[in-house]
Amino acid sequence: MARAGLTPERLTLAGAELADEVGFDQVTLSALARRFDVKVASLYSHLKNSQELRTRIALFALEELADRVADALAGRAGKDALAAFADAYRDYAREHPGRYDAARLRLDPETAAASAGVRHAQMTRAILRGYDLAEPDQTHAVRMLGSVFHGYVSLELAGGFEHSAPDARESWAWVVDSLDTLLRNRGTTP
Amino acid sequence: MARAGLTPERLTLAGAELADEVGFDQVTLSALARRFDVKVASLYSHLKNSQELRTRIALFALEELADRVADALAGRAGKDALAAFADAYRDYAREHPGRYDAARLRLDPETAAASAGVRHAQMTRAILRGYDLAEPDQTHAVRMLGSVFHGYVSLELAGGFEHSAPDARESWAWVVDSLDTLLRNRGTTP
DNA sequence: GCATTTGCCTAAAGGGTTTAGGCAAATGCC
DNA sequence: GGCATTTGCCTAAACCCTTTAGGCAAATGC
Repeated sequence: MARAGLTPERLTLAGAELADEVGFDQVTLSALARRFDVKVASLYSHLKNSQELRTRIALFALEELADRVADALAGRAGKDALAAFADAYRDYAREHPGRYDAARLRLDPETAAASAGVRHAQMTRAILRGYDLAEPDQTHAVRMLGSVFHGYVSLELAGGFEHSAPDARESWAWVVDSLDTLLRNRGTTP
Repeated sequence: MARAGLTPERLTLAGAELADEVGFDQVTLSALARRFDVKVASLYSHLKNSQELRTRIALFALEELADRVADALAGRAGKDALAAFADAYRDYAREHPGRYDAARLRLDPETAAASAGVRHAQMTRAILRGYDLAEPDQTHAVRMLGSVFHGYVSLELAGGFEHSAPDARESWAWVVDSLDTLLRNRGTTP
């Protein structure tokens, strides 16, 4: 029989696409095998188990999102950078809801330490350089930004803002503006 | 054979407890049947299917959380109310991580409209009365509060702040303080 | 006390995960 | 090019979760 040319990378990418189509929690080895027109057991030559697939999709999404954010941040600073970061985040979640979900998968500490999650934290701190915060305020601010962005995007994806005015985009702009003001007030620069 | 005395309510409560113990996504009819020492098929006399169980647990958690928040808010206003709301939210999620997850389950519009989710929105708006915001700012603020609280709690539960200083509780206080300042500045009162 | 309803049962089918063992295609070596 | 080894996909089978169908016995109602 002809070989299908499976690799962990191809399976991961297909899994990410599947996640966007049917939801991250519906990504199964069975569905993936169907997509490649292959028997389920064949996937076990390339993946230890279904958990490894999920982890790989999560790492892939973190990487892809970090790349996008890095791109969006290039050459920007201050509020401009904050808004670019926020938009890159929100846009990714809207374009790739399944991958976004995957990026929120809880990873074990070692895996997380080796993931692009580290770059995310670095980029968040880079934005805060424009606001001149001393520790521990800077850490508090990193956590707050992460919370707001993640919280907003996840509520929006869950449909929480769907059937009410104003538009979710307007509230997003208001939130970003508010965070900018807040961070400027918290800064040590007079 | 003796009857086990199953009811939708008892199954829902046991499901909520199970969620806190093993995670909401691990709540299965099989596990629930084992807990009652009953065959799985017997549960179908009380629940349409496993989705109904999940929905019932979600509604139960929303109700329970709303009760707690209402309790915490009684007799408070302004920053005091904001902090009480925030703490009630965070404490519930830490005490009942599985139920908290359940409360985030996406409900269909009619179910959501009849759920305690409505009370949550009302209470959030009640807090904002202390800050005197005009529309559409008030709606933006409702969304921002929901985002921050949900985002922070979900990142904390996911272990995001675990292996770093300062303590997650300190950042929480900082965030609540920041939100208070922010809302006061956005208010129309001079 | 008897008929009806209700609650839990067995049985079975369908789908996802995972392991064991086999055959054929690809690869490497002379 | 021919042969041995490795690799990739296969079949088979076990286990778990969900859901439906049909049966019997306990509880309920008159």
